[in-house]
Amino acid sequence: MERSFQIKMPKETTFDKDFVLKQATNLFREKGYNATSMQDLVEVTGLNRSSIYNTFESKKNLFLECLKSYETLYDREVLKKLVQSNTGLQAIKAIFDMYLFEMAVVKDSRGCLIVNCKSEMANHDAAITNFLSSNQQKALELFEDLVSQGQKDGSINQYKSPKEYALFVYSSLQGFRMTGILVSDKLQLQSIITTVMQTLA
Amino acid sequence: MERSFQIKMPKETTFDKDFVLKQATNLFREKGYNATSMQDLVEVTGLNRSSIYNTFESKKNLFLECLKSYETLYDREVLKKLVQSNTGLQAIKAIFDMYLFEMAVVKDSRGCLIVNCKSEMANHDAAITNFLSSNQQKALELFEDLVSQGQKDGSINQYKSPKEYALFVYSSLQGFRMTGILVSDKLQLQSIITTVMQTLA
DNA sequence: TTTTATTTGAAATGAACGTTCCAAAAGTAA
DNA sequence: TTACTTTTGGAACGTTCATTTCAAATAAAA
Repeated sequence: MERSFQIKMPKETTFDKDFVLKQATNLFREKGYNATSMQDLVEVTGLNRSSIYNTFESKKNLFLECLKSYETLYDREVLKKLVQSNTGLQAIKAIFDMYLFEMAVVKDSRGCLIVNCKSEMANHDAAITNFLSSNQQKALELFEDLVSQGQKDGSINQYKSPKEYALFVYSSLQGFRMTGILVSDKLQLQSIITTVMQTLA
Repeated sequence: MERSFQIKMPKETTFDKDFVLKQATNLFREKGYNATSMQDLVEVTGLNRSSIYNTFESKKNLFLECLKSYETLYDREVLKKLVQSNTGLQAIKAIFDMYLFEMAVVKDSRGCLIVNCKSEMANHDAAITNFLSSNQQKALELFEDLVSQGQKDGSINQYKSPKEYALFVYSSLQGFRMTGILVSDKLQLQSIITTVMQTLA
């Protein structure tokens, strides 16, 4: 039996990449991209510098992976809410309520990693801007579908088109996330949600 | 005539402090606080490092002064809009339209210095957080007054209290400023404004 | 003109930055 | 065990950071 290459398996990585991403994401959410140093990341992940560079190439790439996994995590949560919702309006409210829980119950005042990233880095780095644009487009498409469905099932009014309401909801959600950085009072935050819902109902 | 101190006047500063603040503000808006270096500030202001430290104490203090002058600048603009408005609702719309102009006509996609600062630095530095809290309180008070007036003059509905609508407007405005970072299409941005107004009307 | 107080220019400071390097350690297959 | 390939630890890289230092320049008052 001839073999061109004798492949011998190397030492395998032992750390949990998901755990590392989770720890890094937490730090990036708290301090933002620029204020987080590689030393911070070494300490919070428990990995050696070499291992981080071996696995993620660069700080910016690690950040991008954090953004992607963060997006995926919330996508999955949103999906759960959707299947539990009976109307388009309920689905949209469930998404806001999900963030309300984080802000008012978990008392997480770090805002949204993606919104914060947009504020800090949009229109500076190409890869980041691509991620942000694609994330925005996906959000708008989701909201457009939900508004469309809501207008069919009667839970959302017909004053504006699904596209227009989708942008309004998207904009409102960003404002909601920003507001949660300095306001953690549940009643106040709930009031914002009901006002947005009142607009659509 | 006896004098305890013989006061001899020193060399006076020649640069225009307002110009320096304007240039620094522009840079901070574009790059954020952490990504702006002292070297960048030296280059954009034309001042020597020593002069900057002499005048502003530190980078953080210069940034705080930029925040304050930025706040004052927009306060003055808002005041102009208020005297031109006949109703509470019109006044609120005029404020949104002011930002719309910046985003869609001037094509400024850098977002709001204060919103960006909140995203980047809230709950990290005491002086910054104080500024942000006070700015938020002032904004909420202004919107509460305008909603109150609008409910009196009939331009704003009575479904919610001035306090509740004020928070909604404040949250919406932050979302609007965030949205403007990646959306500069005038019609789309206008649609967000009309939807917010539709809620209040 | 001299005195005085301040600004200014330019270099220097030490710490921290992201990244690289390389020998040692380690795991797998032969 | 040996051969091989990758990970790992830790030091080192050169750069940039915010800030300091200090002598020279400057302008107003005496």
